Amino acid sequence: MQTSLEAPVVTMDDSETLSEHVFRRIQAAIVKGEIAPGSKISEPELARTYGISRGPLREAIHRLEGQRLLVRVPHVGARVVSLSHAELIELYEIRESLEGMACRLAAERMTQAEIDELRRVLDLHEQDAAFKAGVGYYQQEGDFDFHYRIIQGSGNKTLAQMLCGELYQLVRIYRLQFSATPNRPRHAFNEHHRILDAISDRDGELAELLMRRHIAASKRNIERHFTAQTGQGAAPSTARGES
Amino acid sequence: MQTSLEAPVVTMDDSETLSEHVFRRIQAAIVKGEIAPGSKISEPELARTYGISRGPLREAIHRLEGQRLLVRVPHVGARVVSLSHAELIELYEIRESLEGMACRLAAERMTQAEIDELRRVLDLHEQDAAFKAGVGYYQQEGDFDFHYRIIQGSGNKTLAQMLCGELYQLVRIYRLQFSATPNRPRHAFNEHHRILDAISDRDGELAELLMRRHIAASKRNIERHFTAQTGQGAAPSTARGES
DNA sequence: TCCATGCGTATTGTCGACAATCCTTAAAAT
DNA sequence: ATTTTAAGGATTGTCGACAATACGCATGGA
Repeated sequence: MQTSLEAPVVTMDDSETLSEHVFRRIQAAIVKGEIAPGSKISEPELARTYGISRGPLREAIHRLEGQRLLVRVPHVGARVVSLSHAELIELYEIRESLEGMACRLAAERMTQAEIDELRRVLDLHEQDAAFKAGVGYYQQEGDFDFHYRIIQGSGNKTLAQMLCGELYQLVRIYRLQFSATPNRPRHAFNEHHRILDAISDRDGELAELLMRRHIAASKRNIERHFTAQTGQGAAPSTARGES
Repeated sequence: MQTSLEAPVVTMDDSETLSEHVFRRIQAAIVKGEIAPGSKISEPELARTYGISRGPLREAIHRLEGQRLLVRVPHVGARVVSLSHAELIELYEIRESLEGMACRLAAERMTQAEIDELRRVLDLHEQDAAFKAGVGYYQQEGDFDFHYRIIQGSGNKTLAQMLCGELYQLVRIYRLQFSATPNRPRHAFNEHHRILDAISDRDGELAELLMRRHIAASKRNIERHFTAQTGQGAAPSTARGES
């Protein structure tokens, strides 16, 4: 197993298509926030940056568009997707439904070895996060790792592709925006542990319920952060890139 | 409203990008089954067919790849996606979860006018399908129309994009394969009516339950068709295109 | 007879150049 | 002074040509 969150960096396997390469490079750049949501994609600039022609670059852009990470308007250009507050909440509602199901399936189908490893991962993250003095974890990669493994454990490959390969990348773009809620990390830890216990007991029904509540709590956390930030309404990223 | 299933044909709005145009053309061709699942996409051939250069065509192909309608392997080419039996079932499990949620939301949020129109649509389909002597409907566009409207009525735009813009196209590819199960159309009608009643009563919980059962029944129908067809295992489309 | 090797062809990947469209800036008219 | 219009520059869309890789076939050997 050992689905590490990411290969060391974006590595250039030789005899890999340039288009494929820049696709993953840009994808990573967007998800990591190196390219701000809503900012414009300049073809000549990116072509120079990656040292390639515009051909493969455009192919990568179109592929990203198909994945909904870019929004393109003809004859104008492509922009990094910028989710509105409502859309981000919608995303969490979808996660609630889908990951709840994944969690139920995982409780039924994960091997004992996978469960043991998941527990080890959780302990590891707990120690690691203790360093970071309570801040972090929940918004950081560690949280995703936990969810990743459960999704993979569901055995539903189509579901895994949808959640990990598309929805999560959209969510990850905004993970930095909602940092440091006082008690949320500890709560998240507890919730994770209870979910794991339910899985360990092979109690799919409970596992689903707990996962749904866990994500609903995350959703409420974001909602709270947001209403506190900007009174009410408006998009989470008022930053329009380089506008 | 009036979200017709499809614009008359694939129309070429002038001053629309060629890439965009062939994208929709190919998309429609795949969904309609004009290009068989698993068959290879020949760039020169398609370029000649649509009378364009390979540039825009490749961009369209990459966009289709991002939507998971094509599977590309570097230096070899692209093939139309070919879902295995397991993957098709997985798709239905996902639909069960997602459309269940959509149905609950629709029961809570649809306007009375939308509900009335939905009922009219259902009646219309029923009469129309009566012509076709029991066969059809459930596997046909009519079924999708009903589900479309409920999904749109959920008010969750992200969910609507996911279901209508991606999952449904995958499902539609295979809608022809499972034709004419004796009583399934009538059952589907009844289920649709009961779902509509629940929505009309604003009973979200019941609406979700009924929708989940409705899709689960479809899933079982497909499973049954499949095991009857090929004993057990193997992919639904053994047809490998022009291999 | 079957498998390995090499060649030729066809397809895919990449590039640079040209055409079409849009945005910005500046001038001119009301 | 403000709005409208026009020109310039820049960016996107499209094309044809070249390079690199993979597939099919024939030939030679075991």
